[in-house]
Amino acid sequence: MSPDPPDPQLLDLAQSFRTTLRHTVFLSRSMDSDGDITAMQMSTLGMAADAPLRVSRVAANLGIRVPSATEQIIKLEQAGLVSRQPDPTDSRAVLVKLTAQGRAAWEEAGRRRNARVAALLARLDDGERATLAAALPVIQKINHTLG
Amino acid sequence: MSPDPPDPQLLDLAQSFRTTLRHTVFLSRSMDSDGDITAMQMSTLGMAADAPLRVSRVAANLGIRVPSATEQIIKLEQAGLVSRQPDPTDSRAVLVKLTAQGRAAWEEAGRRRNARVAALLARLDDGERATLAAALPVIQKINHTLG
DNA sequence: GCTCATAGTTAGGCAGCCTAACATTCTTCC
DNA sequence: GGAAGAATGTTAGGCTGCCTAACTATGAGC
Repeated sequence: MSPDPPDPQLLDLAQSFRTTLRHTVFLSRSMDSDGDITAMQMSTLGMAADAPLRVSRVAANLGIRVPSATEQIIKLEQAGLVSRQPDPTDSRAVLVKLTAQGRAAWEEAGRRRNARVAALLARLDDGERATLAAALPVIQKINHTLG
Repeated sequence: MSPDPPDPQLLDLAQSFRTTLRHTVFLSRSMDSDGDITAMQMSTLGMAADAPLRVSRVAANLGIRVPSATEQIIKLEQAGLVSRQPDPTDSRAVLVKLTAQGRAAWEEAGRRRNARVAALLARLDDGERATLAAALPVIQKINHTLG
C-alpha cells in the first residue's frame, strides 16, 4: 500500500506528460467552439450513435452524475437531437436515442472538427505524424487504465 | 482561403487524435481532484513561480478573460498562495507574485500529481514509454501551433 | 492639459456540475 | 402475493467558473 519508490526517470516522463496534457486540454477547449455543440454533447451523441443507451450509462461514460446527465440530455432533446423513450425491458430506465437530425448534426460536427484538427496535423512532417500515430494507442491505454 | 482538400489519411489520424484527446481530457479531469488546488490554479501558480506577472498575462495564458482571472487570483490571494502588488513601472498594472506558502503548495501538489501519473506510466512497458516520450514533443508542437 | 488607450475591478447573468430528496419500478425473500 | 430494499431518473437548490458591460484609475500622444 505504500506509494511506489519514486523512479526519477518515470517522474520526469510524468512531469512532461502532465505539462503536455495541460496544454492539450487547453487546445481541446479552444477546439470546442464548434458553433453550438459542446464536447460533452458530441460525446453523448457519439454514444447514442452506436445504440440507444440509458441515462446512467451516459453519466458514467461522461464521468458526471446522473442528474447532470439528465440535464444535458434534456437539452439535446429540446434541440431535437435525441429522443427519450422508456426502456421496454425496464420501465424505470430511459433510453436515449439519436434522432435523424441528431445523427446528421453529430456527423457534420465531427467532420468540421476533424478538418480543423487535420489542418493542424498538416503542419507536421511525415516522421512526426508517424510518431504521433504510434503514441495514440499508448495514450489510449493510459486512459483506460483508470476504468 | 478554401479549406485544404481533405486528405483521407490525415483525416483518419485527426479522428484518432480527437478521440484520444477526448478521453485524455476526461483523465485530466479525474486527476484534477487534488484535494484543493484546481488545474487552473496549478497553472497560475506555475506561471508565477518563474516570475511575478500581470493579471492580463495570467488571463492570456489560461485562455480566459481578465475579469475571470481576477476572480481566480483573488481566491489564490485569500488562500495566501499569491500576493497582489502594484507594478512599480505602471501603477495601473497588478503583479501577481507567488508567496512562500504558494510555492510550497505548488511544489507539493506537483509532486503528488507526478506520482499519480507516474503510477499510471509504470504500467506501460519500456517500448510504450519510449513511444510516448517521443510523441510528447510532437503534441507540444501541435499545441503551440495555435499561438 | 485633453483625449484616448490600457489595466483591473465590480456587477450581473448563464451554464454545468454537485448533493439531497423524491417518485417509480424492479427484485428478493418470506 | 406482499413487504422491504435496491435501482433508475427527475426535481430542487446551491456552488463555481466563465462571460459581457460598465466603471475607475493610470499612462501615452498630440
